[in-house]
Amino acid sequence: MKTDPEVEGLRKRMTHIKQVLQQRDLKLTHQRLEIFNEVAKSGDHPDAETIYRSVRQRLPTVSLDTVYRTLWLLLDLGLISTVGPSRERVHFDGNTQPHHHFVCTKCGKIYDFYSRELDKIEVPEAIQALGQGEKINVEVRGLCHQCLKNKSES
Amino acid sequence: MKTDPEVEGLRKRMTHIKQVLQQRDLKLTHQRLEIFNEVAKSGDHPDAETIYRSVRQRLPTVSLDTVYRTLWLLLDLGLISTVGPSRERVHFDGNTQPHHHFVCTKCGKIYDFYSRELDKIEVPEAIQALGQGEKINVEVRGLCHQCLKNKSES
DNA sequence: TTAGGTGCAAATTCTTTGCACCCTG
DNA sequence: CAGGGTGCAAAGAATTTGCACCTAA
Repeated sequence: MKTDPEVEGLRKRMTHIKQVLQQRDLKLTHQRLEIFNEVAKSGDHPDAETIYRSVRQRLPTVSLDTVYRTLWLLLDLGLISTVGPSRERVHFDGNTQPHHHFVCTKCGKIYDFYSRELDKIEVPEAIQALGQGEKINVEVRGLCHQCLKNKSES
Repeated sequence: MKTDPEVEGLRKRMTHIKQVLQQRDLKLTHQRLEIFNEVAKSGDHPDAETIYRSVRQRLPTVSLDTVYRTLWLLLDLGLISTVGPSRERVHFDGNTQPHHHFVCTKCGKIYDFYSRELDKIEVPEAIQALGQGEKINVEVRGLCHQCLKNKSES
């Protein structure tokens, strides 16, 4: 399933992460590169444990906590992202009206917002290959006012 | 901030949950009704602990595990939903290309899909009230093929 | 009456932390 | 060589489970 452009993209991303780490005076360790490589090349959405197991095959001594530390670091650096709310645990939603979410990627807070425009979106055909779509929810990610403020202050 | 239509909606939803529970021969306990009420009326996205604390004010003896059990039950019954992947822990995403997610609400798996159409969506104005939107990701929720199959078999 | 539901406490599972040693720059 | 980064083991959260008692139907 690996196509040339993907491999090429991966190579570029490996160069990119090195630059980013150096710019910030962070060390370019084996572990960091391997962990990033693992997430970047995965077409999946692995959890920490899965990444740990994969990386172990190449670096048999990595520890799970290094995997965690590195993943959060990569997230902070904007090199990878999370699916759904970042860092936080399950959150429940009792709002049954059509609505959408604004997720703050910094503090993890999730705000509802409404949009007639977005409510109109229909389940795309591509979904048929995966299953049966029932609900559509648009997720906008960014920084909430509070976190923007904290950022400018520091 | 509570408007009459909301209160009215909540009343209808309380009637609805009772019907659903009865239809399935599930008991209409105090705890279940209070927990549902708490999630349904919340404009927020509370986690289990928060719901627990609120419910405790009315039912001082509820336990956290009942809250969990009830929330998962309500989820199974389709009376509430979760934000992001259901049940699962943090999942990382190394895919930096614009893409969207199909989340199976049963097994929690998350599949990427692509759509030029959806990539065109712009950050709606409503976001300005909340913060700075950076990325848009459409989330389609439903059942994946595997879970559809398991369901029809049982 | 009688299953299904609950509360308690203990067990799991997931994630983070403190600290001594190691390796990148 | 110096300080950040790692691995280990242990601590801390979050969530689940077993079991005896309770209560809605």
